[in-house]
Order: sequence, then C-alpha cells, then structure tokens
Amino acid sequence: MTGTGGPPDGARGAGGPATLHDVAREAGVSVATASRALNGSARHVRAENVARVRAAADRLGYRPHLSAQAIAKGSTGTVALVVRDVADPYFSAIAAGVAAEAEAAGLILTMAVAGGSPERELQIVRTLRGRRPRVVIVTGSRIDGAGTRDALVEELEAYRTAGGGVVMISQRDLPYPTVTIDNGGGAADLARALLGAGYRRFAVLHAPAALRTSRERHEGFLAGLAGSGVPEPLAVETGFTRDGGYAAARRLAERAGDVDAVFAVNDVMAIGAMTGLRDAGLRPGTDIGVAGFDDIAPAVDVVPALTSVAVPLREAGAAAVRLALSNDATPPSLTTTVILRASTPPRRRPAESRPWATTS
Amino acid sequence: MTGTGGPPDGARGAGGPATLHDVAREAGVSVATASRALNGSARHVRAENVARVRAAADRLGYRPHLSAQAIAKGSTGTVALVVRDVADPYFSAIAAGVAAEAEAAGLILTMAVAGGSPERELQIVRTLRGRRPRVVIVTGSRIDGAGTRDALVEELEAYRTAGGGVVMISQRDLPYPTVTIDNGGGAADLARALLGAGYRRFAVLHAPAALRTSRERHEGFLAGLAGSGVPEPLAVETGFTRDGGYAAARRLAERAGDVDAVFAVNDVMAIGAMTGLRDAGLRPGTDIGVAGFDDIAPAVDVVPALTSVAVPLREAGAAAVRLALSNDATPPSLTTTVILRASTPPRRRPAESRPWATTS
DNA sequence: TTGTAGGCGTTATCAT
DNA sequence: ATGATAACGCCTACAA
Repeated sequence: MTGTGGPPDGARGAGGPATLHDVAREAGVSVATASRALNGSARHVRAENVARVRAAADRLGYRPHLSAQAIAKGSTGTVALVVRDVADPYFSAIAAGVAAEAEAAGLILTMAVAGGSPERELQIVRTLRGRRPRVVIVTGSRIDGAGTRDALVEELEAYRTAGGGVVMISQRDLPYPTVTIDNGGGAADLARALLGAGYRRFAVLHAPAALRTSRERHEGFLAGLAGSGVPEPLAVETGFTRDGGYAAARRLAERAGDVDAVFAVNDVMAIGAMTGLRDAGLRPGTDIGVAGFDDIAPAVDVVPALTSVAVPLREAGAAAVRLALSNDATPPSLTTTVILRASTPPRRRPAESRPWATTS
Repeated sequence: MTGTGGPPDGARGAGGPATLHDVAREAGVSVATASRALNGSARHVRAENVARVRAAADRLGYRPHLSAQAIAKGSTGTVALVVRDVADPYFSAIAAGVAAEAEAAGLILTMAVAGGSPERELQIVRTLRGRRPRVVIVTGSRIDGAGTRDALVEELEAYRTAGGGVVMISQRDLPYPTVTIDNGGGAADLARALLGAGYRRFAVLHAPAALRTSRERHEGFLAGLAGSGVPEPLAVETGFTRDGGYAAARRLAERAGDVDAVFAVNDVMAIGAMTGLRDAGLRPGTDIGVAGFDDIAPAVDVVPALTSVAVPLREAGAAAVRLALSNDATPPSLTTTVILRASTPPRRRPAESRPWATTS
C-alpha cells in the first residue's frame, strides 16, 4: 500500500497502535526528526519541533515498538533471569534484587523457571537466546554430572560473542563471571559457632552431593568441625525442600540420642525438620539444636527462632546485574553471617559426660 | 553492503549471530524456504530440504531473532506480569503459576515489580506496552482513590484494541476479565468457623481500607459474624506486612483481656503477629487464638500451626494466563478453604462467663 | 537542523 | 514446492 519508509497504515483509528510514522505525519515532520525528538540525541532537533512531536506522540498514545527498536539497534534492553523455582524464597529474593537493579538500569526483566531440570534449563537458555537479551543471569544449583553442561556453555558462549553479558549466581564451575556466595565459609563459621555453644554431636541434613550448593555447605560444615575432636556428624541425605527436611528429621529422630544438633543445608529444610522433630516428639531448641542456612524471612517467626547463616540474596541479584553491565568489575563474593537464635541455645553439659572428649 | 533482502553479513565468524539468510545460503535454498522449513507451515517444503535447512541451522547455531519475528508477525509471544513484590510469597506463588502456564503455552514471561506504588504501576504498564505482549496480567491490590486509575485503564485499553489480552488477578474494580478470589466469602467462612470453635471476642488486624484485598477480608469477616450477637471486633489498622502484624500485635497485647482471637488479613501479618504476641508475653493458641489468610507455605511450620484460609494462588496465576488466551472463557472465581489448625484450638468456656451473650 | 533512503531479521504474498 | 521481494517499525549514516 505504501513504499518503503512510508507510513504503514493510513488511518490509525481502525488499525493497530500508532507508529512513529503516524507521529511524524501528525507533527508535520519527517520520521527521522520524530525519532530524534523522542529518543536519539535530541540536541540536534529544534525545540519547537521537539514539542510538536512530543505533543503528537502524546495525542496518539504512541509507544515505541521495542521489538522494532531492538532489531534496529541490535540489542534489546532486557535482562533474562533463569531460576529453579520462583516460589522458593531463596530464588524470589534473588529475583527481587535483579528486578530492582534492572529497573534502575532501565532494563526489562524476563524470567524463566527451570524447575531443577538441567535439560529444561538448557532449553530455556536456548530459546531465551532468541530474545537477544543484554544480560543473562543463571542461578540455581548447578548439578554435577549433568550431560548438559557443555551444551549450556556452548549456548552461553553464543550470548557472549553476540555482545551480551553472562553472569552466574552461586555456580563457580562455569566459565563466567559469578556472584559467589561463600557457602563453605558460612557453614564452617556456623560449625564453629555451634561448637562454641557447646554442641558436640551433629547430624547434617543434606541434598544429593550432585547439588553443588548442598555439597559446599555440607563440606564447609565438616571443615569447620575439623580438629575439634568431635565425632563424625551423621549425614542424612534427603530432598532440598521443606518436605525433604521433614522426612529426614523423622528418620533422624529414631537415633536422636546420638545427636544434640542438626544442621540442615538450607532454611526451608531446617524449618521442615523442626516440624518433623516435633512430630516425632522432640522439642527443637530444647531436646535438640537446629540450624539452617540462608536466613529466609520466616526464620525469625518460627518457634524457636531458627539459627541460620544469613545470605544477602537480594544483594546477590542486584550485584549480578551490575556485574553483567560493567564487564570490568571483578566478581564479588558475598559474605555470610552466622545468626544464632533460640533454636540453638548455649548448651552446658557436665565435663564427665563427654565421651567424645576422650578421643582428643 | 548488500541489497534489501540480501544476506546482512558475509562472514559469520566475526559478525553477530547467524541469521536466516546465513542458514539459507548454507543450505543452498532461499530465505523463504528456510523460514518455512524452520517455522511456518512446514508441510509445503520438501522433506529433503527441511533436513538440509535443519542441518544448516544446527551447524550455524542459528536461533530465530524473536524481535524480528515479532515485528514481522505483529505479535510477540510474551506474557507480561505486574506484581507488587516478587519476594512476597503471595505474589511469588502467583508468579509460579503464571510461569508454568505461560511455559505450557509456549510464551515467555516478563515480569515487573510495582512495589505498591500506583504511579510506578502505571509507568510499568506504559513501558511494558512497548513490548506488545500477547497478554498482560496485573495483580496486587488495587488502591482505591489513587489518581492513576483512569490513566491505567486508558493504557490497558490500548493493549486490548491492539489485540492483546488483559487480565487482572483479584481486582474486581477494573473493567477487565478478572480472576477473582473470594476474599469476602473466605473471611466470612473463617469467622463462622471461629465462632463454631467457641471464640467470641475478636480483633482484626487490617491494612488501610484503601487496600481492597484487606478491606474485603475485613468486611467479610464482619459479615460472617453478623447475627451472632458477638461484640464488635476491635479493629487495628497497620501495615500489610510481617512487621505491620508484629507491631499491631504488640499494641493489641495491652488490651489482651478483651479479645480471645485475632484475625490478621493475611498470613504474613498473622505470623508476625504471633511473634509480636509472644514477645508481649501471650501464648498464641493458648492465651489467644490467631488466624490468617492465604495459607502460605510457612503456615504449617509455625508453632502453633496457623489457622488460615487457603487460596489457590498458583492456580490463580495459571487461570489468568488461560483466561487471557481464550477470550471466550468466563472469569473464574477461585474458592477458598478454611483450614483450622492449632493456633485456634476449640475453646470451651463456662456458660456463666459469657457477658457478651446478654446482648442478644 | 532536517529529510532521504537503506538496513535490521523475519514473515507473507505472489509469481514461478 | 520454491524463490523474489515487499512489508513490519525503527534507527542512522549521508545528503541537503
């Protein structure tokens, strides 16, 4: 109906949304001027025309077509975030940080949920690439041994060569800038804090070792115990979820006599575990200490309040966006903080009843 | 460097990502054929060529440029979700449902956080429109009296005339299909259940009445009490957050003698309130009943377990996507379920000590 | 300062 | 079944 460069539609009333051409015509200027007036270096357009164009745009309810802009400029102002589960407080806290920082940088957030499946994660990253995002943030526990690793790296590499930023959160093993959380150090600190509080016989509720986050925390906890002469903690493998914690606690309760504190590798598990222990007739904090990791919001409202290792998750999300945007920055490692609460009260026990002490 | 329609870049090694033209050239077919082989009605392209094109695409790591597709097809396969706060379990549960259903429909999720500000919400919807999403879902409490209402409607109307679906979650007052949650009915059911359990003197912890969700639940609760002859509940206005609940509970504790159960209009508040009561020396569930609304995950792990009104939030998110996609469907109203737990144990009190009964 | 025209990657139309 | 080529909406040299 019209030549190249001409207005795509004559009458806007019946057609789609107003285009830049409509605005230009309405304002009596060329498309180029309209474009410059609304977006580009506006310094080079006469003030009167700027006003005219702005008014026209306003009158027509014009919104720039971001896809068109993207295709013309070669880059879309979006940050793509891949998480395991939005409903999990761990990830939603990260997502909140990403959203805030993206917003501050004028970027739009697009989010995809991988649901813990490496295959799904790979597929997501694949299709997400079609969006040509400015930055891609992948979070969630990397799963060792998943056959998708190389394919994922290959895919992410394509982003990078396309000029996009790739950042990982808490996944040290992929060759990209990573916002790192000191899982091992935090867990070690916790272990020492618990030793200091008088606990000696531990159980660790952990997820399968293939889950890197779980493994790091587990190993960090053992490292923190090293040299204390305390007996080897009882390791209970279970799901990385509330129900996993609950089930493991019930199992654990049968040998409750052997342990005086249980460390669950995340708070969701720990909170489930507290309920599990209670359902098994044990009083968390009184009969047995309980500690978690992450310091999610409900930790303070659970009874007894949960001892945990605080992780600045929101900050992690924000840092990831900043890291992706300024590629010179050095990847931050976020420090964790042990927070002792009522679930692990100081434990005094008579010296003579310390069979473990004889080993050292 | 090339004419219109020609390959945009000669050597792909140094240039950007492979384009359809590259694939076509590599496969020795035309762009049109390549396009058809990869996306369009593939029925009309020879099997041999399909294979050839697929192979070429694979070899070159080709991904269709979604923005380009969007601009050519006129529609982007994205669903835009506007929430108040991702980190809030209420919204993250909804987001999870939206994400799952969007995924199932082959759509990409883009999310924006309004942070409880109507102005911000309006601005978000404005810029989001530039993406030309296939469906827009706005959730979060509508705030009565905000001057942005008309502007918001105008903006959303533009989506609709542009062929996009607009769906609200839990905001009955905007002229769009709405996935509705029976706040009033649920609260009334809860009130009756508490009456049945023997509670008589209530306090309601609510947010400012301008927050529609809060008001509906508050009013529903009163409606459920109507005719029971029970004294007018004590209304305590506070923030719609955990800390709001905590603070209100502490304030409330001073007149604890007057109430035997407190209803907080959401679980986050209720959980904060439980801690607040406890810090004030009252034992939730023993000295005073506590009930919330939403039945978020931590409700079962708090002690005593929190009585609440379950809302199918995930389902609400999923339903919103479905509703937007099939414009013939009638907007569902999701039913709520009262779940009595240990925070409101049955309360027996001697008949002679019922001063309130004298009023009926 | 403003306008012209070509290009961005894809799809759709129309011949062939 | 396949191939040219004109949109799609916007940006940006280049010219004027």
